[in-house]
Amino acid sequence: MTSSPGSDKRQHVVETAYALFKRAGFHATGIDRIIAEAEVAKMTMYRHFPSKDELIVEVLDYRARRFESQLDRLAQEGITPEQKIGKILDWHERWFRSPDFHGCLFAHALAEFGDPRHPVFKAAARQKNGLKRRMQSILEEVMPRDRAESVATVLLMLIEGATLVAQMGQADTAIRDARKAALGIVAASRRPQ
Amino acid sequence: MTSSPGSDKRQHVVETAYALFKRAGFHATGIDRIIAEAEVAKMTMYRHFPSKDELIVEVLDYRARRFESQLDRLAQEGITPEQKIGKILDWHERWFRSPDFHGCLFAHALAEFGDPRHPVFKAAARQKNGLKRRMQSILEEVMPRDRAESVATVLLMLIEGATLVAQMGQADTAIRDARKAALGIVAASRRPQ
DNA sequence: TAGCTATGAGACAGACCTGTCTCACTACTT
DNA sequence: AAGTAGTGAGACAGGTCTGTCTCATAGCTA
Repeated sequence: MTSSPGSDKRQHVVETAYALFKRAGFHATGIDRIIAEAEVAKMTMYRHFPSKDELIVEVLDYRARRFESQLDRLAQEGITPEQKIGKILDWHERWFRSPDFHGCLFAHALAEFGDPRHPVFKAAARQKNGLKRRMQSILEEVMPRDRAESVATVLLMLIEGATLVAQMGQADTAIRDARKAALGIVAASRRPQ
Repeated sequence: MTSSPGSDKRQHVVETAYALFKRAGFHATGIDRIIAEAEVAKMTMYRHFPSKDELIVEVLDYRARRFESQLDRLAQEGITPEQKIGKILDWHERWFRSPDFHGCLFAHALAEFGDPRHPVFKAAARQKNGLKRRMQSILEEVMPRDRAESVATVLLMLIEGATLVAQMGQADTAIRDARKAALGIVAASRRPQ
């Protein structure tokens, strides 16, 4: 058993592949390009990942885990549901403004792998459902379960739509209007209907 | 000048390519597949379209024109802004429930051609901005310009998000929650703030 | 020292990709 | 009847794709 260099390579391939997929898309990024950028032999990659598709799934799961852990940290900073949702929107605002923002990798995966039975599609859908569940459980503190689910769905749609608008170059408008709408909906749903 | 068979071929290629792009994506659909399905010689295609990218742009523009003309017809059925926006949501509901719904082709184009300078990216962004402008002008009947623009952006984000949620297999939830949120926001924005 | 594991480097196969070219043919126009 | 525009069929080039294979090597462990 090797200790350090063994699994380093694997993770390095995942991170390099992530950067390339993000910029150029999944189909447009070839294995040769990934191993060249990662400075790794082709067999090293294929010994860690049985196929390109499984590498893609690994990349998505890795990014989903990172995303979840970042939101876990942020959730503790907020007290009320409005504050917690606000923190999630803050995170997206920073993301939209980051130097190489290229839209949502998970949404792109859904676009490129349209078959719902495909492992890549499933991995991408997992992330989206995870975000929805997170917001739903935040909302359940102050409203009944079914209403929390509806509101969480709306928030997810707003966030996904805002990400697309931001990708078209209107990040500022997107996040401002999304925040206004999101907080308005949460406030309105708090009151007994 | 040939009258009938000449331009029929061109349009037939566009429609065949559309059906294939929709199912399998742009990069994953090869020229050979398109011409085989359209039962057309390769040179026939390349005499009409200088490259695959330009065919893609043509497909997107064609679908955008169809979309616009359908909404033009629907807009006349509604009287109040709420009714007109409701008609647009009705259209999306039917679309989500249609037999081979595969998500939004324009959103997929943005995903696969991430460079904002790429003609395909521009063509896809045109369609999204067109839908936003349409909703904005509907809203300007009952609210000031800047507020109409904000609300139109929110409606666009809701629609795009709902399309993504629908693509993940929750079409019913998506359209119901999107409609509720959309009409609520329009109603709230009508009142002087 | 011997052995084992992970890796590097690159050839290779087989398929697919976009785009070009040639030649024959049809159908319409003048 | 002659000419012309559009088309069909397919070979072809040059490149890229994924995935497999071999062989050499570096470094750790027993």
